[in-house]
Amino acid sequence: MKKKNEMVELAVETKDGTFVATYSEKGLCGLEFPNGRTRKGNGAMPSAQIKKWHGQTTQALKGALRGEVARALPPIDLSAGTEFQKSVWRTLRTISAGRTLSYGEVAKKIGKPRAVRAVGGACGANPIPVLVPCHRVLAANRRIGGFSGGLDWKRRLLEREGAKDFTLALGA
DNA sequence: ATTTCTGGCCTGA
DNA sequence: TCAGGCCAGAAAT
Repeated sequence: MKKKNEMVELAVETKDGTFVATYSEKGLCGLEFPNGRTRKGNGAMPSAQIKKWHGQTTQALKGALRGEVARALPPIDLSAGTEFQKSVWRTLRTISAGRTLSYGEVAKKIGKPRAVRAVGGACGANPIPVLVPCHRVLAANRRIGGFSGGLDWKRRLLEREGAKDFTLALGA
């Protein structure tokens, strides 16, 4: 932990539930899937800057849940991760909607073809699911692999994006 | 085809 | 240092 930056949490209402976006002074730095507990917006007063970002996040998230490509994204603050993780996350952001890569391919793209498992770890540590498309990374052979936020989410997101080239490796 | 085990690499404790 | 993870590939069933 570095310093106690003024993190601001704001709710994002969607048809799929209430997400919680977290902002630092650099931009969006976290996003949580709906998990029942409706944590209300803390007392902190969001600056005009953050409100603007939140508007973009809200629009982008809703669009993503419908399988659309976001037009505008707020700046994303990935400074919380290690260099390795940041390089992985950067790579994830280059994957366009509806397309998928395998953990092995991501590993190769960042110059560490053997670090496939570490890539998995970085994906799991991704603070901003959906907008940083960790769900577009599949295991080899197009199997769906795992997902911290719940496999159902990963599957749903991929289906809505129209990514048909993956296997539900869970019985099918 | 599916299960098991081994290799390899990054984290957090 | 050590265990473990959203894996991959080979070997064994």
